[in-house]
Amino acid sequence: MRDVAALAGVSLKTVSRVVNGEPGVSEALVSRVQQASAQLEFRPNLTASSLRRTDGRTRTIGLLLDDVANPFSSALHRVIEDVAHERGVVVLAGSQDGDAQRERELATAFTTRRVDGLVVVPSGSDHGYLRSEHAQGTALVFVDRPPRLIEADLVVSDNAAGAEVAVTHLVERGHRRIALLRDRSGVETSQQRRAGWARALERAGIEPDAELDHAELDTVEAAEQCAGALLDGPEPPTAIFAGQNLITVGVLRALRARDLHHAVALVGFDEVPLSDLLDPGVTVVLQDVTGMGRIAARMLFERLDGLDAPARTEVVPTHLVARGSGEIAGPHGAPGAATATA
Amino acid sequence: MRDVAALAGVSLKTVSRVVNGEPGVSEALVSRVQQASAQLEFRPNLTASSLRRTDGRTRTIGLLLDDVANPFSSALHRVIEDVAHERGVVVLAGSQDGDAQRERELATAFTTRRVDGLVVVPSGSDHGYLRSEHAQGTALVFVDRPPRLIEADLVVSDNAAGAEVAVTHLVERGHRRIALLRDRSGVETSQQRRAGWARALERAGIEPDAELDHAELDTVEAAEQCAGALLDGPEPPTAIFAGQNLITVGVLRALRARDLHHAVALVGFDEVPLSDLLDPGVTVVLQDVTGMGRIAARMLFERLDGLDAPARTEVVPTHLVARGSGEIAGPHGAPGAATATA
DNA sequence: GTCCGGGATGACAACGTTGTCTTTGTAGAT
DNA sequence: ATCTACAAAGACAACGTTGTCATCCCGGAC
Repeated sequence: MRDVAALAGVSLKTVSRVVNGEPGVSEALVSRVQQASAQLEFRPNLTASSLRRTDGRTRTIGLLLDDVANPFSSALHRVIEDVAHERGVVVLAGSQDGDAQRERELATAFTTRRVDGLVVVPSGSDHGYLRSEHAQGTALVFVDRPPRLIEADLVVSDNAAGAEVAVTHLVERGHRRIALLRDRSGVETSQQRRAGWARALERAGIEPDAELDHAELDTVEAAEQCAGALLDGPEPPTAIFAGQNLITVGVLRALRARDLHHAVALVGFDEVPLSDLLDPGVTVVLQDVTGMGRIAARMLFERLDGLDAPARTEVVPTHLVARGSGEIAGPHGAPGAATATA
Repeated sequence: MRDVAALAGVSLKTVSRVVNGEPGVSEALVSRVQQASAQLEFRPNLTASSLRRTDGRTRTIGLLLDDVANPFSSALHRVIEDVAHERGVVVLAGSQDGDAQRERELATAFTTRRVDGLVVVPSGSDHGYLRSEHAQGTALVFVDRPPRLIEADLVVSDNAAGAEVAVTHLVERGHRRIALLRDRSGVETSQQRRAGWARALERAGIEPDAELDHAELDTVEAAEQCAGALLDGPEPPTAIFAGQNLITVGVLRALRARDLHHAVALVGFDEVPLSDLLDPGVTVVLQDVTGMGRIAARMLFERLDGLDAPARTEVVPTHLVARGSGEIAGPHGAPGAATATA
């Protein structure tokens, strides 16, 4: 910038004014500065700029995901990037891998770089460490799962309701032994989806069987193995509700390996890529990931625009998409016999 | 930092030394500073630090992808993140969407924030605009496609060889009318894969038919439509080589819609999620995305570690995975009759 | 001719750090 | 007691910008 000023024969401050489009510079100087700036290929240093500016904004936000490569996370990433892009803000992304420590490391790495805001898909169980940043003005929005020990904006799917719809769908098709395969039980969504499963069963007069509730499945392999064990067991379920997309994939593999994919019903929570091309198609409860991301980004930017209100929670509806696997009939009556009593 | 210094009763510089683990501070002071720093929840400001430091490093790199949500890109992103994480470096990621202008905007947004390096999956046709940054020490690695008008490190798949293997695989199974569906012809990989297709045909004594070469397919829908038109046409191909994963998905949809998925052979380039669960499984040429990402990240960090050598190019091998769709026999002879003459 | 107002421009300090150099303090050698 | 050597600590400037305030100049009112 010094060089530009020298070449244009003006002061540093004038160059700064031109670069930032501030008024009060004569046309002659503006064009002289622009020319000098182009000639020297001058690129303003945003880190210096944000250091000096009163608002201290870096025009950068941080995004803490489960895993940038997983479809749910990367879809979220994409929407948030798009909203940010409109505002000239760029996105630092990182994968916490369900590891509370890595989550914290990344959060620290981001705040150390003075991000203006953080969108967090939390994995840990204590987010108090973000409190001081939050208090100091870093915007903060949690997505998919609520934070612990801190009050902040939140966007979630209606997990319990979605799960209840899924399981009711199976009950209505004559299933009673409906297994639940789900994520680590420490994860809020896992608990919520379990609650929806139990509620649907209870409303149908079926006692939720703890033997059919399998948690702590955090990889495709774990899910495949668990589903396999269930299917090979003495009293296999006639239907499976998979509480997360990696688990759905694991169950699919287990079913195919046993040629049971036309015999055992399956409903998954969250989209599975290409699942409409499978035979049968995979019935899933769709989350509106794009909607969630958009809302999260909006909430974040509202805070950055100065909104000062208590923490808000937005619940985004899910909906069931029937594609075949969830419509395989069970042993207890035809479709429509939903209200069969125990 | 000022507050920490005051609380610990030392100078700014001493706090700085402690924070950076520099030697030459007595144990007593180290612990006093650490305590004060913990008490005040002091977080060093990395932007100020990198502004002042001699090397000017921000410990941040930029990643320019086609689309953070697409599996190829996000897999690349993940590996690069992991390598970066080991070195305490975080990753800014952005989607250029095949748009040269957005690519440039993002690159500028990143360099303005003084990233130490850039990993670019290029879309534009002129990367000269990166030259001055590159010359000023920003590390630069291109992935998947070569840059134009600038010399820089590059990692690519052996696109032509992979395509040749794929098409030869089809020829050996008795196919002669093998359609090629590919990406925008301006994209280098698209050209390379076309070259491999043509070469395989020529080596089998088949004249590559320009009518069977369809380019400019940059969405699933475009590919599906193109494949549909071909299959519904007067002289449909007996096999299809899909030159990219989104195109493979489009072709899959077109085949299923016509119930031809057991009749027309298909080999795709690049992995398709869950393709092993389809019936038939989808035969694909696998790219070693993880390998490419790791090499790209390593090259980048070698440059950041001071390597001063001419631009290097690494070619990563691909390999064919037969899963069914590519083994559907064609009209011209049984497997093994690979050397049938024209 | 003097004064005032207001727009254009520049001088200077400051943002939160770190590099460099100086000062201080202590131990050991003479 | 004096000096040297060296480790520990601090003073100060600088990184590349922007906020604040001062200066300059010109036209118009008196």
